[in-house]
Amino acid sequence: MAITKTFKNLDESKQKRILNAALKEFATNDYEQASTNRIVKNAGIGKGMLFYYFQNKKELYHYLIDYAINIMIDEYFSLIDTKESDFVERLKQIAQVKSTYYYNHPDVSNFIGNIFLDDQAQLPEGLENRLQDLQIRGYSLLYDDVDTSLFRDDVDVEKIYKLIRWSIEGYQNELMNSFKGQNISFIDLEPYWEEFDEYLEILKTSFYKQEGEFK
Amino acid sequence: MAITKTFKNLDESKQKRILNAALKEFATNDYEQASTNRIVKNAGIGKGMLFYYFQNKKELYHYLIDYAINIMIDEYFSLIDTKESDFVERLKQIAQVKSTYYYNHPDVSNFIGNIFLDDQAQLPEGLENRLQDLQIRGYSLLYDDVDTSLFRDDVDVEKIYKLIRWSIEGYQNELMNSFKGQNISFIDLEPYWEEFDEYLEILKTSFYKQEGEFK
Amino acid sequence: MAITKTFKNLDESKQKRILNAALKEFATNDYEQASTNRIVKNAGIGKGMLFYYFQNKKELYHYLIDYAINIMIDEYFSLIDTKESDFVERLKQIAQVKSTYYYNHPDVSNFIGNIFLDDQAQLPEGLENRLQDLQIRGYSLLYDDVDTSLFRDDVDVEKIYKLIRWSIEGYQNELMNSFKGQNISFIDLEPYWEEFDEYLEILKTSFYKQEGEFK
Amino acid sequence: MAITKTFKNLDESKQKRILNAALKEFATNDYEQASTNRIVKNAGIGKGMLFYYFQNKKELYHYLIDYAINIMIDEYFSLIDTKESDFVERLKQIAQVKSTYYYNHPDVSNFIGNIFLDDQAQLPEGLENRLQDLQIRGYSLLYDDVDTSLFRDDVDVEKIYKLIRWSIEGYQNELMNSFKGQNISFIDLEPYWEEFDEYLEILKTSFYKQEGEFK
DNA sequence: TATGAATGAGGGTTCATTCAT
DNA sequence: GATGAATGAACCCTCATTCAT
Repeated sequence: MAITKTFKNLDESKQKRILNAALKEFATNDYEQASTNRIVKNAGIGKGMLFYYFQNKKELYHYLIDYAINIMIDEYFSLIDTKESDFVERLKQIAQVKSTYYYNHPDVSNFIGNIFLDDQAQLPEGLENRLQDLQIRGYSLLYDDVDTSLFRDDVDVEKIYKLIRWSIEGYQNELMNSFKGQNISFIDLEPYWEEFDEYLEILKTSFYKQEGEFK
Repeated sequence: MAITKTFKNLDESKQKRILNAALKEFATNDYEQASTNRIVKNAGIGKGMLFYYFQNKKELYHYLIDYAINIMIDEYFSLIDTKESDFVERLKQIAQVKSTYYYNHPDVSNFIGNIFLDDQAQLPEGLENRLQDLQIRGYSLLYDDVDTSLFRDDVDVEKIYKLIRWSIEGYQNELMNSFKGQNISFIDLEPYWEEFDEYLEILKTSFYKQEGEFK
Repeated sequence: MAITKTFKNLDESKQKRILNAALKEFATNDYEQASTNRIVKNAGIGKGMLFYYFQNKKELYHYLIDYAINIMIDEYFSLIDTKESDFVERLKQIAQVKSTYYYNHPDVSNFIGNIFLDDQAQLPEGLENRLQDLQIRGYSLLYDDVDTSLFRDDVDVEKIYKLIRWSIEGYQNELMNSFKGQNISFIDLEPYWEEFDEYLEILKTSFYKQEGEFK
Repeated sequence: MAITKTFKNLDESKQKRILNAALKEFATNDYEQASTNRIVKNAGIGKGMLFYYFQNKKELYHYLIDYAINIMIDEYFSLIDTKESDFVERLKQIAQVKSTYYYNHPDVSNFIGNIFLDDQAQLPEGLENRLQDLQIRGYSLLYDDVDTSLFRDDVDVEKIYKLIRWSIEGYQNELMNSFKGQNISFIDLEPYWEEFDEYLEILKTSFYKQEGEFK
């Protein structure tokens, strides 16, 4: 992205204004629908500047992906503690980090989600690789150094991993869905965290070896 | 929808042609990107007629939602056998019905999926209600007359319900995602059904009372 | 050009309005500079219609070339009498036909001229062929059945052809140039025809066998 | 052009850089298409300076015309030897000078050519006059001190002048046209000079008194 | 002097919607 | 009922020109 030096020379505050406007636009609409007109209006810059900085809509989009990945790494992945070897506990920790990450960067978060939905995206190889790395790194954050001896012996561990992950993602999606339209910063999340814990307990009860079994 | 009487007076075959063309368009593209030009071309009708029947793009969209809900009820929900009281087995049966439903009506299915993704949708109350009813009815098909005695005693049944559902939906989503871009009718689904069964077994093993416990 | 049926179904008068506006625009400016905005304004049609008729600027341009070639053939080439075997007389006749053709269709004439100037044109094969045919046909109108026995014996006939043609074209260009900016229909051309005749006489005197030589 | 003193105070090398960049731009594209962005990039100066030196694109264009005229005089007109009194021979000499001039300054040459093609140019009076002077001076280089006794007696000398000039220009144009797109420095011009000589011989044969006539 | 960021009008093009026929 | 021509706003993008630094 060395091409876009002009943009990187701007006030950081102005960069932020533009990136946020663009991010919100691409988070709310998909690539085609996203309007550069709205972006410049919301960013408070002249019509031509966006294309002075970014050459075209696609390059802006790619720049945003790169930018969003960086944020995701810095403020999400980096904060996950892989020393926790209890899988469910680690997922719990991840959920907490993810929650504050989402709280601080809802547009980034939604934007990243959209990238994967946009079928005919055709990203440049560099970005495609970064996204793949991201996925791989996500998996290691999830699975590396997990203590598999905690799981019950009578079922395939790999499948348990997935079932637990799908369960938790299901819970999160359902929650997000029920929040749709509301401003998340006005919601008291505490009761949901409690409920979440209850689900996690059940997962442990069901998928972990029970103490009694050791007798 | 009383406005649209004119449309309902058409040959059923012509109605179908129009609805299918529109459905495919809205299934493939989202609301803004969907082109009324393509719809009329694929439906083989004049440009003016679409707006004679439907007043505007939005009304057509709403009509389609209604239409798709009907198909979903007739060819999906109606075929689910709620006599099966074993929850996991019922989910398995539902998955099978859903699979042939998707196979027969991929456009309807994708279209319905898109509806929920389109955030700023702002549907009229009538439709919002129908969608909610649909969800409620979906839940009863899932949960009504389920034999809760099969579940282990030490955890909340309601939560088990959800965990099992999320697990299964997670599996399905991951599968669909891996099929993206391929024509599903050319895929041999058999191995996936087997894998699916294995997951179901694990769910039973983990969330059901184990025979040994009765001794 | 079968694609453009929509355009051919218009009132002939409206077609003419549009073609004339476009022709004038492309005659005055080259391809890139030519503004579709000005065309629609001068043609008195809505902004979208031009692209309803022609898909894009390039297709309009190609259509115009085809159209201009037709006019050129019908109102220029077809009117040239190749029975005249005296080369200079034939060129004189051609000049007369060309003059009324230019008088009646100045935009067509200038437009055709521009086509050959536009280097990076990259025309579709069909048009490229038509233009080549035009050139070939132009040459036969010029040279076919010319009585070469009239030319002096001591020089190459082929070269005489060219020298005479270049001479005449030179005269015409210089004339056109001196008329630049004036409306040609307000100019009395008679004296120029007389001057032209004088040049032709000189060409005959110089390039033809002289009667004395036969003695 | 008194306004542009600022420009004339620059390093001569910098002036050259700018003028050459601009010349090439205007030689390759016509006025509207020529991009000031490309000029400043190729000249290696800041965007603002171009407009500091020249006020606007049009003034730069006018300045370039003036500049190109100077080059044309210095490296074309000045090199023509008017002592040669044989008209055809003089034209031959001019053609040779013109050829090396074109070879050394193709941009200047093409640029000057474009000026006359651009219809709606509307040049300031000063330039219009210089161009006219140029033409007049060109004519004297052509016609001054020509030995008219060489021409045949039975036709108007003035008209012979023109016929010969048009013939030669016609040959040159046809040649240039056939070279279009090729890099002229890779072409072996020798055979063309020979052909040119043959044409000149014919012109002499036809328009000059023949030796036999003196007998 | 010198820079290059900023502007806004204009470029070609698409598309939902209307309306004369 | 039915057509498809017509409109105009909005789309992404370019470019000469200005101006704060």
